[in-house]
Amino acid sequence: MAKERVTVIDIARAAGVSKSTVSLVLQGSSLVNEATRAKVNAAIRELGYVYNRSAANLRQSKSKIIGIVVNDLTNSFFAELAVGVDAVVQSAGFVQFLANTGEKIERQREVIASMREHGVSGLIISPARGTEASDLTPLVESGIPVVLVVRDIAGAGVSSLTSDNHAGAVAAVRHLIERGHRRIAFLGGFADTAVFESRVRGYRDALLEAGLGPQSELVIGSAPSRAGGVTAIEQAMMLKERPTAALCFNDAVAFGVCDGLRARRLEPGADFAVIGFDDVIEAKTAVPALTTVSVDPQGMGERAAELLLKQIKAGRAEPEAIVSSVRLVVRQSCGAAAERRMKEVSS
Amino acid sequence: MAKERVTVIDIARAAGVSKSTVSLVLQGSSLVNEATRAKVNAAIRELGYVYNRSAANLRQSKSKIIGIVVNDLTNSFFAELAVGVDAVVQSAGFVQFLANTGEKIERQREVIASMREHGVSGLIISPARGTEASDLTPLVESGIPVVLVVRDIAGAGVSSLTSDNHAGAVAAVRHLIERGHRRIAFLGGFADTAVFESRVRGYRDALLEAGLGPQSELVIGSAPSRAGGVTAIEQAMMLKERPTAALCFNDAVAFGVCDGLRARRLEPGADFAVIGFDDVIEAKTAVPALTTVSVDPQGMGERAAELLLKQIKAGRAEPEAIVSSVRLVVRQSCGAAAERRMKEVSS
DNA sequence: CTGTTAGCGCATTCAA
DNA sequence: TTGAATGCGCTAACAG
Repeated sequence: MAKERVTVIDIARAAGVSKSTVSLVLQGSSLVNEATRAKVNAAIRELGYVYNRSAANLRQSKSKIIGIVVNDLTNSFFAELAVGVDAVVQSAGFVQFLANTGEKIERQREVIASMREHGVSGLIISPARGTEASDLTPLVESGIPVVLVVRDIAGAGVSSLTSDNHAGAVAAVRHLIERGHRRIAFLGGFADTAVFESRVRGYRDALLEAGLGPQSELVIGSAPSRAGGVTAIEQAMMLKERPTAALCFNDAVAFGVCDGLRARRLEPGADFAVIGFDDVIEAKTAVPALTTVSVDPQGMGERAAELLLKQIKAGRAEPEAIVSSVRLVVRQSCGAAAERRMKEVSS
Repeated sequence: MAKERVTVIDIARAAGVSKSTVSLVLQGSSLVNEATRAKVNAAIRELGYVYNRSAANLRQSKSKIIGIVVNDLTNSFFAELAVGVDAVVQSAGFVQFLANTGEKIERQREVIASMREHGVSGLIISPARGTEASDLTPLVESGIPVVLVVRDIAGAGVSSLTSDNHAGAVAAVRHLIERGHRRIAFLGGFADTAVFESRVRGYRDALLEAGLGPQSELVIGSAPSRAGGVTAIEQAMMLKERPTAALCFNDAVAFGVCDGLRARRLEPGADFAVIGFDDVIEAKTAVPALTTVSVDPQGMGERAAELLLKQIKAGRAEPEAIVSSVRLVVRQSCGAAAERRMKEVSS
């Protein structure tokens, strides 16, 4: 079965035409007689020909490959992002080359290098934590279009697409205020990240807007994890003036907050309102009675891919910074019928 | 910035050596003088040379690419599987080419074709639902090593790596019997799949082994979803002799069963034992008090990749069918500290 | 519409 | 150890 590789020349011979005719057929050119095309296609099928992209890419010094590198494929947000990218990339006739860095800068360097070696025509990157502008300089100087997603990198000089964390936090806090809450905590997250900063700023702005002052003692950082949520809510409940609601840095924290509330015999959603940014955990597994602020990962992937394709077509476009809007979704409790109604509250 | 592509010849000139010397350096050959190597590497860095894989692949008519095609990247099981594959593939000096089919046969055909065109040296496939042996015939006849994961395809003539569903079900049912349960239901899933069949068979075998007869009325199929779980448990509770425990086709069903129980004021885990095969939903978001039967996706990916690499090295190995063992994990409820103790009950 | 010719960038002989 | 020549399979001119 270890057949010799069959090439255009073989199928040309079999179909009684020349190489270039075959090549034209392969590219779907309209300059070729219908009958000839059929003969060629028959031969292709007959001999089990498979097109050799390496040769084609070499010749044309370009490929139809889009690279996407994500920092944590284990997080289904990024898996869905990749699926979104794939959808548009595919329908544009490109193929996707997906790599996972697992938050490791060194690995990120390797995969980007590998992608360049494979001649990708564009790159979508969700950078690993700690990536600096200088890490991307050689890449952008090579002229390959790049769009950053999820996390922006100042000074990198490329397009980026990020969630509007500030607007999302504002919307969430407004939502709580409308429901009558006055003491609202911000729980979880490490204060040294840009994401944390913009979420807290949105939280503060919404409070100020409602004349509720900056309730600084209610901003309680912690690890952005379920365990972190537990410690944060415990700390919040130690205050003499307890909050009645919390906006959580992410959904993992929110889950932990729910755990902590239940430990105190409080029912999340009923006795205490909990909203979390939906960063980590897939929406479909969310706990009942939890409200999340979330951006649609697939939609984000699609937009990123569209932006990238535009740049690829334009040749050399100016980088655009795009801020994707964050939607606030109120997720109702799963009832006996396991139905889940979602209502969009804010853009 | 639209520099000309720099090639080996450029860096050869810059380093004052010949093309082939550069080529040797690139491949880390030991046949080259240390000083020369340094000069070459300096020139490479200087000129920003990037290796052209297309050219190399063309020349050597082989690539260092491993393809992995999964049926649903949105499902974090498969995302983690891919991460596991990536880990070993990477350390063997290959790069991974990941594609998602979204359970669509047509798309699967396309991505496999695309991978062949790119000259992958091996393929790991989690086939889309409905894939037939004939869909893989051209691929396996081409001599490319293939290993199937998760779902096997009879008659495909390739290696495969699947969970031991039968053993998993047996272990789960034994676990329930040990805890005193006598009426145990099997809930959810469509009866026309091989996976369903082997799980139910394991369930039956374990009941027979304990002298509990084939409780056929307790096998209740449904959609393998959360909603399906709700309807299945409702149907089970209509029986005059109600079950006291259930093994669920998957975790989504198990979640639905928990929903249905709560609607009847029954506490899952306390009033009614629920075990689910952990197919769909990431373990870290599992509901408390739910016991799952799960296989480690990353470990499975690693084993698949090792198997594939072995075949690639061997040139043309006989297909092996490998049955990966399924672990039964008892997951304790998340308490106030959000701790989760896991105990391995069975292999 | 079809055939001919000439490389794309690289790895690999074979000599030197 | 290094340099010169050859061709991997394909596409892009151009000539028929």
